[in-house]
Amino acid sequence: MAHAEKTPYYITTAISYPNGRPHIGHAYEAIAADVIARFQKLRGREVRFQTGTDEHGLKMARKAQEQGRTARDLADEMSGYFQDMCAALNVEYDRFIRTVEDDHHRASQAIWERMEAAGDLYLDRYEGWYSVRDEAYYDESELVEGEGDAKLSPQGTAVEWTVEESWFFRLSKYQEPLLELLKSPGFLEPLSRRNEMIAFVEQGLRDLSVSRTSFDWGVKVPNSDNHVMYVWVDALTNYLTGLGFPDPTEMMDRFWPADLHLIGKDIVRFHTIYWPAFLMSAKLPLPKKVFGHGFLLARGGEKMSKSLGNVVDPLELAETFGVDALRYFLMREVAFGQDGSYSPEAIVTRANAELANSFGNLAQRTLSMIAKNMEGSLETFEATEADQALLNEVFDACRNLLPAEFEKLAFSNGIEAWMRAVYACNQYVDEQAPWTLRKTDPDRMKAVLHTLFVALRDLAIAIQAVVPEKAAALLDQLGVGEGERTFEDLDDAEWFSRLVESGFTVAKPTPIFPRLELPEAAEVDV
RNA sequence: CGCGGGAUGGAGCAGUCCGGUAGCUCGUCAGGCUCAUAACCUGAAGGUCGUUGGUUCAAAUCCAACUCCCGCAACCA
Repeated sequence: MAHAEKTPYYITTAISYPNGRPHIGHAYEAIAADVIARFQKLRGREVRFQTGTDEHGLKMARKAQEQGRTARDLADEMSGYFQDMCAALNVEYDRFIRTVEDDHHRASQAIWERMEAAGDLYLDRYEGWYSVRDEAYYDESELVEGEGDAKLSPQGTAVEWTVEESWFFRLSKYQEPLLELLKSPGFLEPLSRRNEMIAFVEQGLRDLSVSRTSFDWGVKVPNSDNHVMYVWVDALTNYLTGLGFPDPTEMMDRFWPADLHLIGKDIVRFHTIYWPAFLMSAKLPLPKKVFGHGFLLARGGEKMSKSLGNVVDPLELAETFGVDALRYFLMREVAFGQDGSYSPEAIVTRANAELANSFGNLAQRTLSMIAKNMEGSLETFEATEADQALLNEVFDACRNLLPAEFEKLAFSNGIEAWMRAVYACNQYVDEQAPWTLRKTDPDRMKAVLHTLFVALRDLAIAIQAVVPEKAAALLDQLGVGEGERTFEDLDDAEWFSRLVESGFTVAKPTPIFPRLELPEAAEVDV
C-alpha cells in the first residue's frame, strides 16, 4: 500500500466472427489494441485488455452442418485460430472470451432480464422479404425483378415473404439520450463517423428485433426457450462478461465502464447506438469511448476477398517479416481511423528505412564504437551544449510528443515524432564524427558516445509498445533493468550514473533490426 | 435522388474540422562521410493540391455543381 493506486484502464477489441480464418484486418485491430494496452501500462495504469470470438449465429450453425459436425466443435477449432493469431503477434490479452462459454450465457441472460424489467422488451411478429442465402430481410423497395415475376434481393438471391415471432427492443425510446450521447465530445471517434451516426438516429429509430426462432445456436432467451438472442445482444455483452457481470465483482467496480471499445468502422452503429441503448435500459454506465478504425486494403485499393485471391494470412506476414516489423508497419503506415493499404513491398520499404537503417543502425554504430573504442565500459560525462540539445530533443519526443499522440490514438503521428528524434541522433553522429575524435580528442569521443547511449535508452523505452520484443532486446543490450522501462523512468536522471557504478559493460552488439528482403513472388502468393 | 470514403510533385501519404509561406517517406540526381546493417549526413530537381464556378484581402482548406475511383447497403476489422 506504499504506492498510489494505479488508474484502471479497460480496453476491448470487437470479438471476431470466426466463420473464416483470421485475416490481416483482425490482426490490425488486435495489434492496435495491444499497442494501446502496452502503452497505458507503460504510463503506469492498471490495464485490462479483452478480446475474443463471437461464435453464435446462423452462419456458424449452417457451416457446421455442412461439415457434418456440431457447431460447438467447429467453434472450438475456429476460435483456436484467433487465439493462435494473438499468440503469434504478441497480443497479450487478459481474457480471451468465447461467447459459447457458460459465464457469457449467464451474463447475456442477465442483461436481457434487466432490459425486460425496464419494460423495453416485447413479443411481436417480424415479417418481410427474407433471403435465406443472404440471411437478411429486405424492404419491398429494395427488391429487384428477376426472371418472370420473381422477386430477388439486391444481390440477386431468391426472397420469400416470411413471418417470424420475435422479441423487440424499444430502441425508439432512447432516441433522444442517444443523440445527446453521440454529440458529446470524445464518445465516438474519429469525427467523420460521428456525423454519420447522428444522421442515422435523427432519421428515426425503429425498434430492434432481438431474437430468432429459426435456429438455436445462440443464447437462449430467458423464459422463452424457442428463442435465441439476436447475435448482437449477446456479442456486445461480452464486454461485461469478462468482468464478472452480473456478479458485483471488484473487477466490475474497477473496470466498468470501459475506457475504450476499439472496433472496425463497419460496426460503429452497433457500438454507439444499440449497445448504449441496451446499457441505458439495463441501467449500467456507458463506455467512455468508441473508436472505429479504418480498413486495410490490398495495395491498389481493393478490399481483400477470397474471390480476388488477395487475402493475406497475417501469420505468414509475421513469419516472413517478423512480428515487430509487421506491428510497426501497421501502426506507422496508416493514419489510424482512416483506411489504408498494405503490400509486401510497403512493409519491407518502411521497416528497412526506419527500423533497420535509421534506428537499428543508430544503435549498432553507437554500441559498436563503445564496445570497440572503450572496451564497452561507461563513464559519467559532462554534456556540452550540443550534447544537451540532442538529449533534450530526444527526451521531448519520447516523454511528451509520442505519448501525447498515442493518447489521441494517432499512432502514426506519434511514431513520426519519435522518428524525427532518431534522425536528429544520426545527424548528431555525423556532426560530432566520433571516429575522428578518437584520434584527436578521446575524452570528447567518449562524451559523444555516452550521449548517444542515453538517447538510445530513451528511444527504446518510448517505442516498446509498438515493437515489444525488439525494444526489449535493445534495452537488454543497454543494461536497462526490466523494472526501469516505463515512461516515468525517463525522468530518472540518476539512471545513467547508477549504471556506470554498477560496472555494466556494453558487449559487441548484434543488429536488432536486420534489413528485410522482399520474398520471391512465388513465395508471396501461397 | 440510398449511405459513406477518396482524388495533393514519378509512387505512397499527411495537411482540410479552427482559411494565411504546400509537408513527409520512398524513388531520382549531385555532394559529404567511412563509425555502422551497401547503412548515415547535406543539397537539388519535381506539384496551377480531380474539374468548373462562388465567398474572401487571402482557399488544398469554406460553399455549389460536376467527373472519375472505391467501400457499404442493417452478422464479414
